[in-house]
Parts: sequence; structure tokens; C-alpha cells
Amino acid sequence: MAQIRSYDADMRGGFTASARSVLRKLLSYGPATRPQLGAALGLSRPTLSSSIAELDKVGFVEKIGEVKGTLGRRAAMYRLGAGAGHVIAVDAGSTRVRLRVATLDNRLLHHRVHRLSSSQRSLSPEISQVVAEEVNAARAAAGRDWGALRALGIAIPTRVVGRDQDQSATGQQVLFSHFHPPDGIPLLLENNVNCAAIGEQSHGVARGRSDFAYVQIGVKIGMGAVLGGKLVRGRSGAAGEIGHLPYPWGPGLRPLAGELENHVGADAFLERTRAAWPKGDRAGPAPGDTVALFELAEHGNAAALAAVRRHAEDIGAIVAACVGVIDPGLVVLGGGVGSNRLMLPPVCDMVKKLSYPTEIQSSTLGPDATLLGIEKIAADHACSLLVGQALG
Amino acid sequence: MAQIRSYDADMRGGFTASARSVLRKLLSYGPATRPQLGAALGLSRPTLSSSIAELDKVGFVEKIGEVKGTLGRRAAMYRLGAGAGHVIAVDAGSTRVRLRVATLDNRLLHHRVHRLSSSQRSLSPEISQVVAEEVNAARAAAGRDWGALRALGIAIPTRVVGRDQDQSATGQQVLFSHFHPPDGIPLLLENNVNCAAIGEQSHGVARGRSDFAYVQIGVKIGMGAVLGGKLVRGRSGAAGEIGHLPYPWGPGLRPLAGELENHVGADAFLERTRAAWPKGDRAGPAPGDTVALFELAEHGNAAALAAVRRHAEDIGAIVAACVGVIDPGLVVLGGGVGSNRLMLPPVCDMVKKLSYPTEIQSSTLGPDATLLGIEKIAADHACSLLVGQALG
DNA sequence: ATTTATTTGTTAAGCTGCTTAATAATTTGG
DNA sequence: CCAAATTATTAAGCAGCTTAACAAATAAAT
Repeated sequence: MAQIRSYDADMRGGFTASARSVLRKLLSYGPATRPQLGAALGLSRPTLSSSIAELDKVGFVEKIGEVKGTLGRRAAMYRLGAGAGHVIAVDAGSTRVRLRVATLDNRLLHHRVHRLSSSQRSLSPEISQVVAEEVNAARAAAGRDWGALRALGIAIPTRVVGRDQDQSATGQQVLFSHFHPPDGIPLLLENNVNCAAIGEQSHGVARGRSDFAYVQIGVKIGMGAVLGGKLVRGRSGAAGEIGHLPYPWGPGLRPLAGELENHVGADAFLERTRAAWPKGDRAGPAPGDTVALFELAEHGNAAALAAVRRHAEDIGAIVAACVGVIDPGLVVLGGGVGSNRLMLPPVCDMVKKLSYPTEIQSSTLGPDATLLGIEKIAADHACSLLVGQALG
Repeated sequence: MAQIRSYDADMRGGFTASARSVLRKLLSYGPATRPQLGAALGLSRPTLSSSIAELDKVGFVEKIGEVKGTLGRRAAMYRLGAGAGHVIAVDAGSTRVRLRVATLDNRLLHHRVHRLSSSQRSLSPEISQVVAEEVNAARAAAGRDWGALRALGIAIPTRVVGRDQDQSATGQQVLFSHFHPPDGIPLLLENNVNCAAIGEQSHGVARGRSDFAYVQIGVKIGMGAVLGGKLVRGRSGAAGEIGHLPYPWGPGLRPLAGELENHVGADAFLERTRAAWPKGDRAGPAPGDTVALFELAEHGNAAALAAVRRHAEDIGAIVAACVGVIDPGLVVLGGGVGSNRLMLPPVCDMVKKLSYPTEIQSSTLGPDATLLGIEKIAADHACSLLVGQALG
């Protein structure tokens, strides 16, 4: 009876284990010299020689110069080469479709923002159309030095489920009404809140953290959690659907489905604020949107400040619920409403009152978090295909 | 400059990679023949020969017989040998201290249940004393064929934090008031609810699942979650502290710290039930404890059934909160109250109403779940020490 | 300017841990 | 009793790393 594989390395793109670890290191760490790589990976100089030669032969690495230490010969510095290819990342948002093209080690090659004609409630044929156009344009613009397209990642504002599961309840298939994914290119769909969490991990306030939660508060609410370095997706992509936390809930008070999202979404927040707005000239007119509301609050308007504080208490309760379930150690507040700096203190107060000590930070990446996150996800996937295993 | 290590294998107990994977397989899968091991691990017969010789030399495996197929020579069957050692698992519960001694591949060597003189509210000096006695007795009883003690695991009803963190708020150090852990033996402390979750995974209704939540409803409430095959502990051991979910919560209703646990604990449940119990002879006297209450409900008593249903709705809301945050796909209901079969249907109804479709099962292991779980945790840890890496 | 110490990179030789191929041993069925 | 099947061992070889020695480049010392 013949063994199925002759040797492990055969499966993994033909590279030796050391070459794969060098590739992985260059991808996650950025450019590095041979001695740095050797020290970081515990490999000897001869092994590094052969690994780099192996990768160089197919253009997966390239020498970008030399650095000199205090003494001795200069060390050659390498980074990922064009042969490693690139990824396309798309954020299919409700008001804009954003696109980034980048190398696997995160160097920007191309960037586009397409404003939609009107704000879409969810994934729509128009969004699908724009995604199709922008992806095609990006592929047409590809320079010779971009190398091959290794993956296409798209962040979408719906629950994302795998191919084997029932997709009908998610609406994710609307994405493909006009957009047809290119053949042979790995396609990665991910919920936009989960992407934002990854973005915060790779570029934002959660940088380098392996455990944290990202709570997005805006028109809708959602959470993305990273535990043990891995994104928590849940059985049917419904992890982080905190709009379904039980609310209202108390003695003799039975929760209603989806009521928390109704209550704490930006529209309801604004509506409540306007209803409670004091009459008369002294207070001025009620704000027309949450941006104006926060503007007033920033300038010390008492009614606006009270509204923000009341809202932040509900957000604090939501964060406390997340902390109670997963105790992430760090919660990042994001979204148009959630990331406002006025929210942070009252949210902290409520969490401290209800739950265990937890670091809480406001996001500073804004809408970039989602796009950077899906780019990271696409790049990681591309890397794992190249080296045959997941990133550390 | 010399390299730090001469070769990978040196660090890991001196075994070759193939020997380590054989050991791991025998530990997780149980006894197996050489051909089975070879097929499962993708190793050739010569490699298996040398691996088993390597392990046999130090008594880590032993031949336990031969099995014959339909044709051809018999295959030798191996299992872990005495050299692999054993573990001691202790469940330091509020009414009993349970202890199991077992081999790393889960064969029971010794078993004890020690009833405490009175029910303890939490970890107490008496519990510490009993743990000390029982552990010493188990060590004294050790047969020559048990091999070395590889790990000691203790399940405790408190939040468990690592050595580097602040332990003062957990009360976990009370365990050591009389009990002094044996020198040189790895000691594993784990929250009892987390242990029960692992127990359900290894021996109960969550067998083989890599994603699920275990919700324990009894005198107190708690949750243990396994995501991606790993126990979710949280930054400060507070994951699963669902007694801190926001409650009561609604428009104009601010949550109070720990109020959910007060409301939904067995004492408050019984108190409410008795307060609402109908007067007069027809309904009979109010039940004196939850066991009696469920007994009445089982026999169709209307007041008892109504009380159970009302309570189950709250439990359903709790489960829905867990589903909303982590979407585990399966929730196991445990604990004296939670695992009662009358709870399941109304809990399912509430979860279905509030949240995404989720399988819900009642635990059938009872108090064994915790003890089996801590045993599994201890055995896994012992294994990872032997083979130098975590179990798959 | 030449030498010396230091660091980087390459070549040579060897070891470990696996493989495949061949052989031996054991068992059942014709 | 022999043929086929299955399991185990022995022999030979290869891949991927290692250490050791050497070559090349560079800054500091003489």
C-alpha cells in the first residue's frame, strides 16, 4: 500500500519549512535582514541562504538594500517580492464603496472611494454594481510589478455564513446580483464589524492584542470579538449580534426580539433626544442628526450632554454584557456614535459598575478600520495559501 | 555565535516527532494497533516500529494484545503504559469533595466522594482541609502500576486568575489555607463551570464539539464556553460570569450590579414561587426546595408548572444573550435547576424568539461533568508536558 | 596604508528523521 | 502444504536541517 504523500513539503507550494517560515515572517513583520530573520526564526545562516535563494528564484522575495551595523559587513535586507502577489480589499458600505489594493505585507498599491448615489439600507443591487465596476477597474489598473492577484476580500454589512449553510436568511447573495467574482481567485466575505475588529487589531488601538472586543455603535449595533488571536464568528456567523441581547428585561418584563437594536440605533437615539428637547429659544432648535447632536454636546449644550449621557449608559450596559460573557480585557468603541470621545467616560462608569475591570478605548481609525481589516484578512488568507498553514 | 538549540527534538522530552504524535494519539484516541496508528498519522511502518520502540523503552506504551483481521498476520495493539503516569482530579464543591485518579488516557484508577459536614457558601478552610486529606490519601494509595503523578487538577467555584494577576478579589487562595500543593507537580486550577463544559465535551452531550456553551443554572449561575476547540477563560477569568448581564434593563430602567444572579438564583426562584403560591388546600403546600418544586411540576401541579415556565423564560433570555454574543451553535443546560427536563421546551421557545436557531440540550452528566472535566484538563496538560505541545 | 577584529555570507561535511524497497514472519484459505 | 494477505523488520537513501571552516566586506587600531 503506497503512502499518500512522499514528504510533507510537497503539499505546501514546494517550499521547505524554513523557506515558508521566512516568507511568513516577511509577511507579518515587514522587511528584514538575514541575521534578523535567522535570529527570529532560530535558523542557521546556511539555511537562510538556501531559503532565500529558494524564494528569490520564484520572485517571492527581493533585496531592497543593505544596512550597516557598527562594525562588520553590511547585512542584506529583503522584503516580499512581486512574485508574492497582491490582494484586493473592498468595503461595501451603505454610503460608500471603498477599495484598496495592497501587497501581502501591507504596502498600498491602489486606493479608491466610490460614493453611492444614496444611502443604502443594506446590500443592494447598486452596491453590487459598484463593487463589480471597482474590482474590474482595479484589476485593469494592475501594474506588472503587482504580481498575481492572490485573494479578493469583501466586507459586507450582513451576517456571513459558509457555503454549506443556509444563506437565505442573510441577504449576502445580493452582493452577487451584478458582481461576479473572478474565477480562480479566492473570495473572502466577512461581516464589516468583524473586519473593523481585525482592523483595530492590525492598525488601531487593539494593535497586537490577542483578546479584545470591538463594539460598533452607529445606525446599527454589532460586535466583533477576537479571542485567543482568532476572530469569533460563531456557528452561523451570528456572533456579535448584540442587537439581540434581551431587552427590555426585568421582573414581569419580557424581552422582545431585536428590540435593543431598535432602541439603541442612531435613529431611535435621535428621536428620543428630539422628543425630550426643551422648548424655547434658550436651548436652541433640536439637532437634525447625531453629528449635530454631538457638536452641541461638545460645546456644552446641557440637553445634548444629557442625551449623550443617557445613551452612553445603555451602551455601557451592552459593553457590560459582552464583558460578562467573554471578558475580553479590552473593548474598543467604534462606529459613528460609539467612537465619539464624549461617550467614553459614561460608558466606562457603567461597565465599572456592572462588570469586571476592563480597559475601554475609543477607536481612532474611523471607517478605515473595516477596509484595513478585510485587507488583513485577505492577505492572511493569501499567505496561508502560499505557505500552507495559518499565520502565527 | 552558537545557536541556542542543536535540534528541535531535544526540547521535547527527547522523543522524535513521530513518537510524540503516537503518544498523543494513544492518549486522545485510546488503544490502537500499529496499522491504525500508521494510517491515522500518515507514518510508515518502519517509522512506527522505531517510534514504538522508543516509547516502549521508557514504559510510555505497553502491548495489550493482538487483534486478527480476516486474513494475514495479527496486529499488535498498544496503549499508554504505566510510565506515562497518572493524574489526580478534584472537584471542590459546596457540599462534596470528589476525587478521581486516572491514567492520561482516562482509565479510572481510584475514586472518592467526601461529603462535607455542611453546605459551604464558597471555598472555605474546611474544603481546603478535606482536599488536603483526600489528595494525600490518594497519593498514599498509589499503586506501583500507576506510574508518576503528572498533574493535579482542582475545580473550584470561584473565578480563577493566573499567578501574574490580582488574586485578592477571587477568594481562590482560601483553597491553600490547609492544602499545600505537592512540590514539583503541575497544579491546575479551573473554575468549576468551565470544568463542567469540558466534561460535557469529553463525556457528555457536547462530545466532540469544538464550539458550544454550557450554561449552569442552580444556586448560582454561570457559563463555560468552548470556541474553536479552546476554553474561553477571558482576561481575568471572568468569561461566563453571566450573573453580571445587565438586569433589570429597559426604557428608564437602569441595570444593577449582580442583580440577575440575585433574581435567577435558586433561592430567589423558590422565594418568588412560594410568594405566588395559591392559598387553600387545592394547591397543596408550597414546596420547600427546588427539588420538591420540580417534583410537583412533574406531576402536573399547575402552580409549579407556571413557576417553572416563568423561570425558564428568564433562563431562555440568558441563553439568548450568550447566543447573541458568541453564537455557539449548541447550548448545554446544566446545574440542578437548568438540567431539569421541564426547563428545556420553554427555554428553547424563548431562545428561538429572541435569537438565531441554536441547538439546546439538557446535560445528563449531573455533578460528574465537573470532575470529568477537570480530569480531562489535567490529563491534557500532562500530555502537553510529555509531548511538548498542545493536544489537537 | 596596513593590520586586526567583527560581522555577513557560502561551502563542505555530517546527522536526524523520515522515506521506499526488500525481506522475514505470521496467519487464513484453497 | 502451498498461495495470498497482512504485519513487522532490515537496508538503503534522501531531504532538511545542523556545525565547522572559510571567504568577503567593513570599521577601528596601529
